[in-house]
Amino acid sequence: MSTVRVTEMLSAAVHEDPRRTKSRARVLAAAVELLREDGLSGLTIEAAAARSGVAKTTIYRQFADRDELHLSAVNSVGCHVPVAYTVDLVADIASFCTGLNTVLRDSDFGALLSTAVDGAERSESFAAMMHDVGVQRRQLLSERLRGAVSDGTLPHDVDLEVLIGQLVGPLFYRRFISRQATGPTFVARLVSSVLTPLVDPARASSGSGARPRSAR
Amino acid sequence: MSTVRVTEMLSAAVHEDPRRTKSRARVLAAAVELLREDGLSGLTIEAAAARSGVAKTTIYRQFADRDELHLSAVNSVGCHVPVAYTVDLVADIASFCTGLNTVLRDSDFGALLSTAVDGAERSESFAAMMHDVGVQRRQLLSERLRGAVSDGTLPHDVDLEVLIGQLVGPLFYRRFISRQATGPTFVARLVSSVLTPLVDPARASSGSGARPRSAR
DNA sequence: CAATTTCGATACGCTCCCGTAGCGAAACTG
DNA sequence: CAGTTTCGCTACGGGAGCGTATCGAAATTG
Repeated sequence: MSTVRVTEMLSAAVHEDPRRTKSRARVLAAAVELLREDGLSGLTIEAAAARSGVAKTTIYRQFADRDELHLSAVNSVGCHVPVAYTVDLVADIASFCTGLNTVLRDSDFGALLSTAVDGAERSESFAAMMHDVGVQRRQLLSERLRGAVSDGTLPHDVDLEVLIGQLVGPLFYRRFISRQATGPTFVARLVSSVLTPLVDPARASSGSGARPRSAR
Repeated sequence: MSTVRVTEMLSAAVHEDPRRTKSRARVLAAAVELLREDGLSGLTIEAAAARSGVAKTTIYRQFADRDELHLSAVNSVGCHVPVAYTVDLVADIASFCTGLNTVLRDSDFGALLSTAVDGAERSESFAAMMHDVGVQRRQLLSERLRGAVSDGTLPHDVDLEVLIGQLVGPLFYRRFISRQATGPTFVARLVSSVLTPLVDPARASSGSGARPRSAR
């Protein structure tokens, strides 16, 4: 459905004037930089013009207002976290969570997401985009987990929406809300805590060392 | 440690001039309204003055700049989610999560939190406050869970930080990041999924109906 | 009641940013 | 190569908001 919008913005229209494409790319790059450095309040049309070297007039030719530029900028930063397919489900998921965690803390995606949270609260377009990007971002993970259900690694009646929430929710929560650290230890314990009872019910019985004592 | 700041702002100093107290309260109330309605960009000193009826000059007498007003406004909205202490741990936690979920979606706290996420990214004070408020907010839940560990309801080696993350993380995530619904069904399944393997390991073995099929 | 504190109101200069207009130059298209 | 499109540049009027200064009125304190 509204995934069309995303595609539409990433790949230019069929045979667009290269000058148009190039100036847009430069403006978006500058917008991302500005958002990284000074947050939402740092993104102004004039600042983007100065930073990108593209004339203010030209920017207005492609973006209606600041919100649209903001939306496009957030949309332009990708979030690609690979998902491995080995025989070890827990290791694959742990790898994914580690990758996601890194992206949230070190990449443009993580930096711009905080500015989008604010925007989504009062803009229908933003809210829709947040939702779409989320769906897209979780797709690989979702497929991996569905595969695990198919081959019997996970119980057939597991709720994937809940499961995914348990895996990625805490990472986002600690990054943006509670602002707590999430080192490798935390990620490992999280994944283990979520998946161990599912993949090997026997281990959920007592203190087996698979569920350690405390995380930092 | 820095919890001092919170207390300091909520309760007025010893024998403060009542005029000062009253005007501050009115300004903060107006600031909360403005943040609710128009987000961070809606909060300006002049708008707060107009809305509250307090003169702009007076506002500057108590708040250094807009950021400080924003910080105080966010700080002024409480987030009190009660935690029950019955013999049924799962029910108690489910009740808490339901309450938290409601607060996130309907209260001032939920509305202002999104503006704070943005601010915390570039302000040390904001980041510290977010952390402190989080600690304070999770305290009751943490105590309840510690009690459950003490009386043997939960295994002694459970990682409370991870556990709490699994419980509240998904609620925040779906509210602010992925913008997905979290109805009563989702909350119930989440709590069940997290706690069932811990409180009653036997039930984690197969499809017992305690881990339903899909959530909306 | 007298001294102190805080208040409201007004006015001000200043900066930043908006969004539009007009132009000739440069780049692209067919 | 001729026509079209996009560009960069400059300039402009206007609004919003900042942060400060001043000053008389009102409330509080002791």
